[in-house]
Order: sequence, then structure tokens, then C-alpha cells
Amino acid sequence: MSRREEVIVAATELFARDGFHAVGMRAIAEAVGIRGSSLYHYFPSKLDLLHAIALDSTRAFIETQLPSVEAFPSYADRIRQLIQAHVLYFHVHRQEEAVGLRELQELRENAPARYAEIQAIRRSYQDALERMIVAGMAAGEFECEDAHLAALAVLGLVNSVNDWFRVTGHYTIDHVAVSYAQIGVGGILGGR
Amino acid sequence: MSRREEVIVAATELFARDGFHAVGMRAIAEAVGIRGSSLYHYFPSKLDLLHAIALDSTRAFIETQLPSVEAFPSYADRIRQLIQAHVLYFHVHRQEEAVGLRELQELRENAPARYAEIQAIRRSYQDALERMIVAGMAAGEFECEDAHLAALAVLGLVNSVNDWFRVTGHYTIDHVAVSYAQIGVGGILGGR
DNA sequence: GGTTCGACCTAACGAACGTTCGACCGACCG
DNA sequence: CGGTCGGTCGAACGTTCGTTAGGTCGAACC
Repeated sequence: MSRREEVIVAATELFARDGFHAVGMRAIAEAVGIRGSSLYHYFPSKLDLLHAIALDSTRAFIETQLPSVEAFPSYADRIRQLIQAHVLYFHVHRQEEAVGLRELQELRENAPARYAEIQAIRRSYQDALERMIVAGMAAGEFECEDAHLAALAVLGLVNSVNDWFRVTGHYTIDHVAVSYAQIGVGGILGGR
Repeated sequence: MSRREEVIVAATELFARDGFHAVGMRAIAEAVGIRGSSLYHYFPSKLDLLHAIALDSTRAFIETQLPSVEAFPSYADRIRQLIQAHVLYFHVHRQEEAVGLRELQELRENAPARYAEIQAIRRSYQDALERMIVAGMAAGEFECEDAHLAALAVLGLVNSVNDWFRVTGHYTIDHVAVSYAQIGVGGILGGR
């Protein structure tokens, strides 16, 4: 792992736990064993570092998710797989995704172009889900009314798992993933 | 409105938009037309101010929500009403609730007792919903399997509305409230 | 009418912030 | 062997941070 990657990993962990503004450049540097000023050899500014984290994590998520559903014939199975993989990925990469979700508005005001770049990627994911729902409705697999609202509901549902799930709790993440996939496909979408 | 309340309102707005750490005491003071040091006449510290905001908004929400469902005979109608009122309240008070949700972890590390106090209130709300689900299951109104998981799913769903809803968009908040109530009761809980 | 007191002020504290600058040092290259 | 250069350093820049101390001023009270 290159030093640049080390910095990203350390910063992700700190940002996820304490928040972007609560973490200083010196604290990030100390976590990888260098001085604060040395960080500027890899990133022009703190905001660039945040952008790199958000962009990397968003891209990695989308590139893992979208191809994973293509093997399934029915739209119901595709979305079921998408939800399961989404919950599992968000658990494994919960730190990156916490930063991507929570600190994204930081980029919105201070680097609008970079915010739009990341938002467009997230939007493509939402659109892909919505298209699957529309296709599933046309194929008679679902009986929901509004595909757009259903897509938002499904994403809201799966993104909320990290707010409460703890490995020390009563559930395994696999159980939650399967249950939420059933809630999404069988419940929200009215799959038959 | 007392000056103390003015401070709370201004700080809520700033915290909701920029985040707790991105807002200085001087900025809060300027928003109400006084100097930064004068804030310490009303709150012993910045953390106490955040605590007051989080506690007030959490209490106000619970006290508005729980009595609103008692008039309905069936559990399905009670939960439908709860979800609708929840979505509407979270829209009207979206700033307070954004602070309550996002900056709560700030109290968790720096003021554990205060964090626990607020978390207990939120927990009582979740428990009340879960009890309604259990009772509804016993009455044969629902056909979901796991009341605890269903309660978490419903809360995740309704809390996600503020992440995407904009008054300039295609939906009215009333439409979303009704639709989400249907998704919650008819979809997640499998209401008949 | 003198006193008390709440509300607010100015000024300053030490610390931390993001960032810049110039120097150093070891590895590689010709 | 001399020179280049990526990587890191110490030191400092100006600013802002949360917070404190002490003073001012007008209204309320005895």
C-alpha cells in the first residue's frame, strides 16, 4: 500500500469517527507516522483529500454493485441481489460510506464541481435501480405504483442499516441483508 | 421569543447547514446580534448548546407524535398515522431533526450522560412502534416475521425522506407522507 | 435615590487550525 | 562521482477557535 493510500485509509477512519471538521491535518499525519506538512506532498488541500476519499469509495461501490446483478434472469431476483449486496458492502465498507454520505455536503458548498461529480455517480446508481423497477413492473413482477418513489424508499431503507447495526447485536449482517432484500422486493415493491 | 430561544433557533439553523464543528460561537452570536462571549450568559459551553438543541427537538417530536395515534382503533391505522405524522413533522422541523440525527454522535463521545439521555427518548419511540407492531401481529393485522427488524426498517424509511425531499421537486410532502405510510403498513408490515 | 442585578460588552488568553516555505537526505541516474 | 528529485522535516504564517475576566449600563427594587 502506497503512502498516499495509507493517508486515505487513515483519514477515512478519522473522518468517519469524528467528522471532517473535527479532524486536523496533523492528526491524520500522525496516524500514518509523518508530519502534517508532509500531507501536502500528496494532496493540495484538506478538501482534496476528502474529495479523493468520497470519489474513490463511491466509484468502488458502484463498480462492485452494478455488474453483480446481471447474472439473474428476473428483475425481482436482480433487485433482491442488489439489496443484499448493498447491505453487505455498506457493512464491510461502513467507514468510507459514512464519510461519503455524511461529509458530502462539505464538498457541496466548497467545491461544487466535485460535489456534482460524485452526486452524478450516486444518481446513476439510483437510476439503474429505478429502471429495474420499471422493467419489473412492465414484466408484471411488481405491483407498486410509483417506481421513482419506490427506488428512493429502497435506498433509504438499505442506507439506514449502518445507523443501527452493530456486530455485537442480535443479528448477523447476512441475516439483515436477506431480510431487507425480502422487505424491499416483497414489501416495498409488492413482488409476487 | 426569549433571547435564549433566539440563540437556539439560530444555532439550529447554522448547525443544520454547516455542521457543529464548522460553526463558531461568534457566528452564532452574530446571527442574533450579540457578541460571542455573551452566549456564555445562556449556555456554559458550546456542547451544552448542542445538547439543549438535541434534547428540545427530540422531546418535542416524541411528545407530538405518541399522543397523535391513540384515537385510532386498529394498529394498522395507528402506525399509518404515526408514519404520516412522522414524515410531516420531520419536514416541518427538518433543521432540528438534522442536527438531532447528525450531530448526536458529538455528544456521544464528549458528554456520554447527555447522549444516553437523548438516546433513551429516541429508544422509547422505537419501542412504542415495535409494541404496536407486535400487538398488530397478535391481532392478525400484519404478517411480517420480525417486529424488531420491521420497526427498524420503518424508522429507516421515514427518516430517509429528508435526505432527498425538496419542496421544489415533483412531490408534495403530503403525498410522500401518505405513500410512505402505505409502503410501511402495506409493504414492510404486510398489513391486510 | 442608592443598590442590586441581568444582559451585554471589549479584550485577551492559549491552543489549534490549514497552509506555506526552505532545507535536508537518501536513492537513483548519467 | 555529481546532480536530480521524491519524500519528509522543522518552523512559522495568519487566522480562528472555545473560553474567561472584568467592566459598563440601564432597569428594577427597597
